[in-house]
Amino acid sequence: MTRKKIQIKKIDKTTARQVTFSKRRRGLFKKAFELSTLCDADIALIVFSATGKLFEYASSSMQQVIERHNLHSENLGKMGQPSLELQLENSTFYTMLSKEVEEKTLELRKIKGEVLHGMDIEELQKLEKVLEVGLSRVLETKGERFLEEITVLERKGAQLMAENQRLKQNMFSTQTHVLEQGQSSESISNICNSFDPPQDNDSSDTSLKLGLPFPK
Amino acid sequence: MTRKKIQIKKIDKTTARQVTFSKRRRGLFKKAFELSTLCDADIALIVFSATGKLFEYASSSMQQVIERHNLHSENLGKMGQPSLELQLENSTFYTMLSKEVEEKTLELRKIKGEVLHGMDIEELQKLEKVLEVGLSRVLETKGERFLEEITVLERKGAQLMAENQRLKQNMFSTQTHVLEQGQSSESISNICNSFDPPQDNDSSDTSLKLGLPFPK
DNA sequence: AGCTATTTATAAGG
DNA sequence: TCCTTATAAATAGCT
Repeated sequence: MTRKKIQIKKIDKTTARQVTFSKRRRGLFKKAFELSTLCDADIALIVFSATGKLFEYASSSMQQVIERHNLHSENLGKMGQPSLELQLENSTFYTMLSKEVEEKTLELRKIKGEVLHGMDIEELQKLEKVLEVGLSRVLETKGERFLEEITVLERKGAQLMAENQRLKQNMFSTQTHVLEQGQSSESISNICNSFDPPQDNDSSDTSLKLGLPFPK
Repeated sequence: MTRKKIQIKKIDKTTARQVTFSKRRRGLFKKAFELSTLCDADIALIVFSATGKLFEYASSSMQQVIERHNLHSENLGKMGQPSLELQLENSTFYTMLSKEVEEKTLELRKIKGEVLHGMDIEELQKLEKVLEVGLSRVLETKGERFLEEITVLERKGAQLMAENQRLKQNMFSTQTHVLEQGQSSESISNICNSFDPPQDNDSSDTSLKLGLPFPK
């Protein structure tokens, strides 16, 4: 409908289908709202995505609209044998859900390469594409996690460094105080060095060079 | 929205409201149909006009969508109480199956790299492993398919080659026969060559060099 | 998640 | 309700 006119049939590419679903779903709900507002209509809209997620809109209340709809459908109102009817409905749903589980299980097994026997080259190439896309996304995300990890470690390192500085300052004050009490400076220096080797405390470069636990 | 932009509020003029209702209702139903078709969504749309007239659309069946909606709403509590136990069993079963569907859907989405945000490095590396294994198996199987395809083509080629040999033999017999009837050999040769260019029929190398339809 | 060239939807009027 | 037309909205294909 825009850069190019499209055919109204199922969109093959998963990602494109999801994008279109998001966009058009929003559009549809907006239109439903506008119609109910402009024309004082009572509207209920229920949308299940291909992944089973529920989206709904009702101008009044969903139950109200559904019940009103059931009235128009007339027959369902009396239920001479409600439990039987209910059970039939339920078994339909069991079937649906079970089928859904079955389908998803098969798809997973295909993706994991466990049941590739019946597949032709075209199917295999689609699968390959899915796997490549998935893998690249996982690798990308993993990279992000590593970076986050590194950032956290660097921050901690900087904090520790600052802490060390403060401790050394305190140590120095203590040392000075003790010296004033007439003790040898050498023994004090040795104690100090056993915690922290000699370095220039004056440097403004307090960033920590870590032995990073992960490759960058 | 066209000759002039309008505010989304109830249209006062009755006739204008009815006209707009007709037009927009059609548009809304069309959009609902398109969404369900393009994105494989399950949709139910119920519209009551201000005058109480019912219009409805469902991509599958209205009752099915409404029931599915009720499941999601988890308001299974109403309906008479013919068999409380049964209902409990049912809802437990629903819950189990639904949870299974949900889990598998999530796993699929993770594998496809669609929902990686909450995952830590360890999870990501497991996922990476699964993807790598799946991908290598798919590639392996694809290789097998290509080989099969090639084998089939080579066999067909060999058959065709043999057929050609036989035809040429027949042709030669005919030619000989005709020659014996006193006709020119030149014209016959030309006919023969139009089907098959000159070559040494004596060669034992009858394997076919195919222009393969797929990259190796 | 944005952008924009196009396609659609549709308000106003007949 | 249908047609036409000018214009507002929606959105497909990209990035």
